[in-house]
Amino acid sequence: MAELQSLSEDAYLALSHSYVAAAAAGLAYGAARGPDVGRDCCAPGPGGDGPAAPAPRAAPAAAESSGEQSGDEDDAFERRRRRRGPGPAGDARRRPREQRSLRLSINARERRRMHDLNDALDGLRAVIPYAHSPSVRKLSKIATLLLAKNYILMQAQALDEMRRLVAYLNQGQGLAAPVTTAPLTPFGQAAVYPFSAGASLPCPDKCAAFSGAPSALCKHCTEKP
DNA sequence: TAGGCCATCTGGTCCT
DNA sequence: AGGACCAGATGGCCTA
Repeated sequence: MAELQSLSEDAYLALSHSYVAAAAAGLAYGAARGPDVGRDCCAPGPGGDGPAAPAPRAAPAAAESSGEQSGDEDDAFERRRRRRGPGPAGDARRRPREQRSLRLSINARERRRMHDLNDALDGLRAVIPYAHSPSVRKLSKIATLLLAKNYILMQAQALDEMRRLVAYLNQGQGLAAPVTTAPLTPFGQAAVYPFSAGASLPCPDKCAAFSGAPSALCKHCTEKP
């Protein structure tokens, strides 16, 4: 059991360290972009259906269709419409101005939704133990989710081991074990911990074994095939 | 220069 | 009808 525990920790640490190592090599990325580049400048105002200012990174695209109602952007909007061909029947029913206004409103809502999603991801990054540092590139979205999943599984495993230890100690004192003997099954899942499966496998297989996504993080692994 | 990551736009679908 | 959610497309920035 202790072996399993150490394997799980190793796997988790390997995952986070390999990512950090990769990130440290390219710290300019995080430094240049920052965690929230483009957020303040393009967030719509309160109650804002109004068009957002163009974000620095996606300036051309954002300016093209979500920016102010300049003539250039209207032209861009029309170009985009022409490129996509005739719209659905719903488009034909609306007047162009009204249609454009509705589109901008929908775009702003979607932007807000994605910002909320990113805020939640930032919150998740904040509680995942990995090297939080201004000089280290922040975790990608997929890495954040996979790391969080593995961290949860690792914690569940640690808790399970702790319960077994308590039960063992209680037995030693002649007490009935107050702990359930059922294996811990977080969120109703089977008590299968992915860390052990790939402990002796080469990198791609090991990454696949404990991440469930063979290609998502393997590129960050130090054991390149 | 290719590939990774990201933000944004957009149309479709489902729900209230 | 309007909002939330989703997935595809597009284009920019960055790194190896």
